[in-house]
Amino acid sequence: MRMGELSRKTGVPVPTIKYYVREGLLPPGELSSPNQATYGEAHERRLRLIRALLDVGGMKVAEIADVLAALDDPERPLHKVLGAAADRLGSANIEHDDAEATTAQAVVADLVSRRGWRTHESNPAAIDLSKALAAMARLGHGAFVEVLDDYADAAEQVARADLTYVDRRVAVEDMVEGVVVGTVLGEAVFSALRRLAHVDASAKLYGTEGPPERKTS
Amino acid sequence: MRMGELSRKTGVPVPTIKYYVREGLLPPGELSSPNQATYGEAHERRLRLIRALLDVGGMKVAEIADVLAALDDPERPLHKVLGAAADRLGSANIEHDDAEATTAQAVVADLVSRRGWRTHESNPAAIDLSKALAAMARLGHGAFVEVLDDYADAAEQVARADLTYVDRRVAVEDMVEGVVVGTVLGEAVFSALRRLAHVDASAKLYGTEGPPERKTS
DNA sequence: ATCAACGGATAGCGGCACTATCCGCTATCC
DNA sequence: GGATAGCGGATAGTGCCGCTATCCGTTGAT
Repeated sequence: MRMGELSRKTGVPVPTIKYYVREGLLPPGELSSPNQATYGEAHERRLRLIRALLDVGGMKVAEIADVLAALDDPERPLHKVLGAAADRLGSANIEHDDAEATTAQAVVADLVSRRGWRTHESNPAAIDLSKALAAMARLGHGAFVEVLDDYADAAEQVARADLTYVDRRVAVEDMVEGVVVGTVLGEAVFSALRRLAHVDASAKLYGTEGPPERKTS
Repeated sequence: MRMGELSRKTGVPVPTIKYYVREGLLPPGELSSPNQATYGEAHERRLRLIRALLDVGGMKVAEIADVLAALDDPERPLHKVLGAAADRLGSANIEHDDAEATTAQAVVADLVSRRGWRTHESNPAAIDLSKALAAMARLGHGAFVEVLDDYADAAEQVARADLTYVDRRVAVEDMVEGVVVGTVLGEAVFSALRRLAHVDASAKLYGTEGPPERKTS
């Protein structure tokens, strides 16, 4: 298969494929002549993965390059790959060293120890979590921590489902890719489900007509 | 308060504040002279909200403008505001009219009716959901639908917690803003929690040393 | 023999979130 | 009352990002 056919099969324009190769997302084709290359099914699969991570997962090209490099490196342990995949919602690197930040960090530490989670507070996810909680506190929603355990329960359930799926369904040689897909696209799935459930819960709480009267400020 | 002080209090540079005013995110200050304006606490609060939605929620400036316009319009029913807030993860508008897309739409319709969710399949969230599922199917992870109900359970739990919090904690006049904050920042919170739980579940399944041997392709 | 398609390299584009500069005016300090 | 810092407002520019367009010499299909 040559580039034109690869493009037709995946719907990705030829110049874009070239761009992905340049950026290291897609390995170059195998050269049959000094300037003719052929692409196989692996390229097609990889290309679809790239587009899914980009379009559905909302990842950036550079992040995808990192993840795929980790994916292709058999030396790299799975959690490093996942780290590369998951440390993307960095919520910007804005340092707020105020009271809210300190409180939020304490809340996160407490949560982690209370649930016995085997993780460290230096985990980027923990940092993101405390940043999000601190931002809520600064907006006057510090009381949100009261429902944090409900959130954590749900997160555990999702994580369990995710791991179960990967463990049950995916062959060992594809496990790493399966985890990446599950983590990144699973987030999009859950986000959509949450919004659907939100509509439903709101309807049940306030009746089908929607929420009650508004008397905004 | 004048612009410089607003900038100092919130950490947002003055030209950026001007930019937000231009883009309609922040109402202009009240003019005391033809070219002097004063800003109040509402501006400060609004500015913090903008930064939270931008930095933590990952929303775009134009989306925030929509949401805030809806927020400021007392005529607009809450679900419209939320729609403006939630319809952002549009996962790009790429139309794949293939078998996977059709299957995914059927799966979503089935899920919605099975759970009795009071929503319609034209809901953007439902469309996003089927797009995400279709993308997974194209990547060979069509079996992911087997854990979809676990995801949906968790989503319902989160939605319930969210609504409970808003209903219990937030005064009626701030309800709309509370829902927006809960929806957008809550997503960041849950995402981080999911990643934490993922690490823990992985550790419990595969032992503390991490996942098993890799034998990638 | 012709001619579209190929790979490779380089330059450009459009969108986005700012950022820098300039303007004439004003509040404030001495 | 004169200097100076800051103000609000307008316009243009910056840097990054995900492509996209163009050009080149080569090659495979007809």
